[in-house]
Amino acid sequence: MARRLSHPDPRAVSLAEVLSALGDPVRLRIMAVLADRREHVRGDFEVDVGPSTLSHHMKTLREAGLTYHRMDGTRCFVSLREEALERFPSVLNSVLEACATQS
Amino acid sequence: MARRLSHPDPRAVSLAEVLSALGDPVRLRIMAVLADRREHVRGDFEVDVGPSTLSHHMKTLREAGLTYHRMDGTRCFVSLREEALERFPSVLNSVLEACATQS
DNA sequence: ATCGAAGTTCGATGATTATCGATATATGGT
DNA sequence: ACCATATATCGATAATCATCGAACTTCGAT
Repeated sequence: MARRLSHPDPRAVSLAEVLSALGDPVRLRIMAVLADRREHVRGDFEVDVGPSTLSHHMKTLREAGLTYHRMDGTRCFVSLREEALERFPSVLNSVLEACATQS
Repeated sequence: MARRLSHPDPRAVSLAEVLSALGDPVRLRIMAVLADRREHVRGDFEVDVGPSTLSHHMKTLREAGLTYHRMDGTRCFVSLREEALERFPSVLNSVLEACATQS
């Protein structure tokens, strides 16, 4: 398992890339869970895809600069990235609100 | 040419579908032009793709419930759909603002 | 009646994507 | 040392997508 996962500079990510990353039901569901601004582990995301597919979606969100992944032991703790919220504040906050209430 | 183009009920479109439709540079550029809330014709969208490709993107936005297409003669007038703005108000308004300023 | 212009649709193609299972790697527990 | 757990990565596959050019349709003008 990779000990350190790469986190891009959110300023290098375009709005289209962010919206594209958010435009998927599985990833929106993940974002809805992360909307409480706390760290979460894999078991918190109730999505019906296999582990490797979930990894793929997590990678997509991470590479869009939206999430921060902290490895601790064999676990991966995931949370929203503050820098991402600062990049497109109103867009991300409204999406979080929308997907948290009625995903 | 199709005389009437179908416009879906925006309430039947999910947030993921909307964000997916918006998650493309060409379509975001179109939305940036439409952000002034006025009707526009094809020539207003300065995108460097062919006519058929532009049609494809227009169709994507229309089927996401985001745009209204009015045929007049051989011309097609496109505008934002009010119902779409009512569906996800804060999301769409913030995206419009973001892409209009720094697409 | 014919022609050109505008825009959609169709068919094809290459690129991207979502998904899975298998494999790999690191960690924690015994 | 060994084994189970958690997750990432790889390889494959099927589906979706962006793009183009060609053909088609409608309309306006000559």
